[in-house]
Amino acid sequence: MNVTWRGDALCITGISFDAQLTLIDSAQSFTWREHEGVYYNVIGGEAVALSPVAGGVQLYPVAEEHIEDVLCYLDLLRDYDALGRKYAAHPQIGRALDLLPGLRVLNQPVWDTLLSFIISANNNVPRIRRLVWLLGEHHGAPRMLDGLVLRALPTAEALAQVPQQALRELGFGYRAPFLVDTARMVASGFPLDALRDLSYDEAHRRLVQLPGVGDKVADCVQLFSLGQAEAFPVDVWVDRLMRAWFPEMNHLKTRAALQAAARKQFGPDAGIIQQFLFHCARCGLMEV
DNA sequence: AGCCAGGTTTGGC
DNA sequence: GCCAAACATGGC
Repeated sequence: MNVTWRGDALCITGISFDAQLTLIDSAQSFTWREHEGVYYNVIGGEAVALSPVAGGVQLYPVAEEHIEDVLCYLDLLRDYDALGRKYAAHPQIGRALDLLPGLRVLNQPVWDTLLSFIISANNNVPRIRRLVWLLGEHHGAPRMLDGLVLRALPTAEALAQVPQQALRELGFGYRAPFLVDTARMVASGFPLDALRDLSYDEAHRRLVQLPGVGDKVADCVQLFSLGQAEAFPVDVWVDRLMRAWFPEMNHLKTRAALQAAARKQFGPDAGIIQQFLFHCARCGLMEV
């Protein structure tokens, strides 16, 4: 990996990173937008642009003291090739890793991830993306970049003041009270950012105390924002794929049992594997 | 019309 | 503790 400056843009090369796949198609983030080949987001209150370049990506604006944060966000410090070698002989895992070069599991802001996956419950990807976008459009702060108006997601303090009815009218349905009530808990001191320093079990136990957060949403927050890659979210797709591709687990009754078995079998990288299997199944790249 | 979507909550045993 | 039903919405 090689990190240099190209004007005010941070240029990272010598890496495998598929922006469209990682930021949009894999459905681990719902806040990135693509415009004329450039990917935009608001992270930590600041608008940022990411462009694919030969052998890597470039981002701007990036402050020098945030270089490490960028590498962490894009998960560029993890050795995905080593994972590929480890599972090269496994019929499904090896193939999934082969089919999706450049897919990485992001480390996003915790609050954005929490909102996105509360919205994701019993929902489909296009509508999740639309609802997350609506949340920013109606209740988030605007930021300018490249002549575009981008919007942050509302802070917990801002969302705590939004009437449930306003969200209902935007189409959030029964998730409206989950979002507002969770915002109230976070605004009144729930230690969201401290979860990063806790064990998987302890962080999980605390996350499921939030309204609208069950085992699956908690695992998504842990995997996609807390850097806890032993999390293994089991949704309808992973439920199906585990039973089809791991017949020895097909006798397990519940998703909780599937989750526990997968975590035991795959260990600290379980969630990374989950993401590759999930995308292959959901997009029909591998027959379920 | 009925089923499905990156589930969670609630109430009954 | 396990299980079923209810929950909003939009696409097919």
